[in-house]
Amino acid sequence: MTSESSSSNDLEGATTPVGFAHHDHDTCVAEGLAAAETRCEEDSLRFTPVRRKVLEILLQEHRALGAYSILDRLREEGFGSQPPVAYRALEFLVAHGLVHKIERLNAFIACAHPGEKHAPAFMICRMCECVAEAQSAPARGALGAAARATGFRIERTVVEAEGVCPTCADKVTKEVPA
Amino acid sequence: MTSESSSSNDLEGATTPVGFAHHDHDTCVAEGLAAAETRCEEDSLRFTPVRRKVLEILLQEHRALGAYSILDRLREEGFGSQPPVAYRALEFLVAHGLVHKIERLNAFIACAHPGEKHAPAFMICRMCECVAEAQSAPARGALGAAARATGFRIERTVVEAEGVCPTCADKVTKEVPA
DNA sequence: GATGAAACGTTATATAATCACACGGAAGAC
DNA sequence: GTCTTCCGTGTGATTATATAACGTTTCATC
Repeated sequence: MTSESSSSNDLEGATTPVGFAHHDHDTCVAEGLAAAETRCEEDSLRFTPVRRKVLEILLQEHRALGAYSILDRLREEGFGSQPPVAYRALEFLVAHGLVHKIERLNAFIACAHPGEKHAPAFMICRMCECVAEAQSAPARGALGAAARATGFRIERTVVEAEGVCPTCADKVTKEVPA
Repeated sequence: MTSESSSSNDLEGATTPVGFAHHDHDTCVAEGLAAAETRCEEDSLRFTPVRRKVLEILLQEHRALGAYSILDRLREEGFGSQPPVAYRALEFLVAHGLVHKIERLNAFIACAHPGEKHAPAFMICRMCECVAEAQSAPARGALGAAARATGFRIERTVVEAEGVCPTCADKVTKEVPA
């Protein structure tokens, strides 16, 4: 599921599926790629064409894309078209914090704060499927307390909120006028 | 993945894969079933044999089981053996809060606090795959603040911590003695 | 240039989830 | 009681998501 290769989900023109707030999208793609490039040079990582393309594809959305949607686009661009091509690139990008996996959707999204150390949290709109990234500090709250109490060592956290984004909430109230 | 039908994961005898703390397991299965029964009567829900069996299967573990592992056991017990049988029962149980889905694992676990209203959080051991349920209040922390700031309406949250449970942590330190 | 490690391309396969349709039994209407 | 309707079940088929395995290429290093 997640978001099919075009069709159905054209909402407001697809150019700016928005991460809730408006922003210069072209810039944010360019910046994302530049940040990734810098990051990879610093750490002697190979930012290969496939990896770069996958990140670029993801930066063009503020929604999560399934691996097979990504794969479709790779194919269009002349890259290998078998699942492992996409999955390997995604594995690399996720491992280095440039992309996050949205477990709830079995899908992937470009990191909004590359470079910064962070425990990301996501807000997923069930209506338009857009996803916004926020910070979380799960280890500070009830979960952290439970972990300390039982002796569980937290290495990684998944925090995903599902609900309705402000844009869709507006739309709904307007659509039921009478 | 998750936990195959026996093999490989026999760890400490499989009778008590533990939810970190020791407890009387038979009792906790019986209580879980009883609680579910009560709950279904109260709400006029049909606690059918398949649904009961699936819950019982899950209560016997403190790990998350994949839908197909559950299906295998249903087959052994003479129930239908096609995926929809398991998925429909799981859908019902999840909808009514008797079972939770662990998104990280694409697997399911019996609720540890049926009846109580709760936003569950999970601690998943990457070594033994056991899962413990805790409470969370994600809307109170950084995530909640971000949601309020942007106008996102949270309806449901997924909070899952991956790490190492105390039992496995002990085991590791002991295995590297010299 | 030779060498070893990491990426890639491809085939095949495993795992997870849903669709569509037929059947049967329980609950409410009469 | 009987009819009707709805819900749950059983089954076959299909769609989605993800990984295994293997040979080849590319790159960094010597």
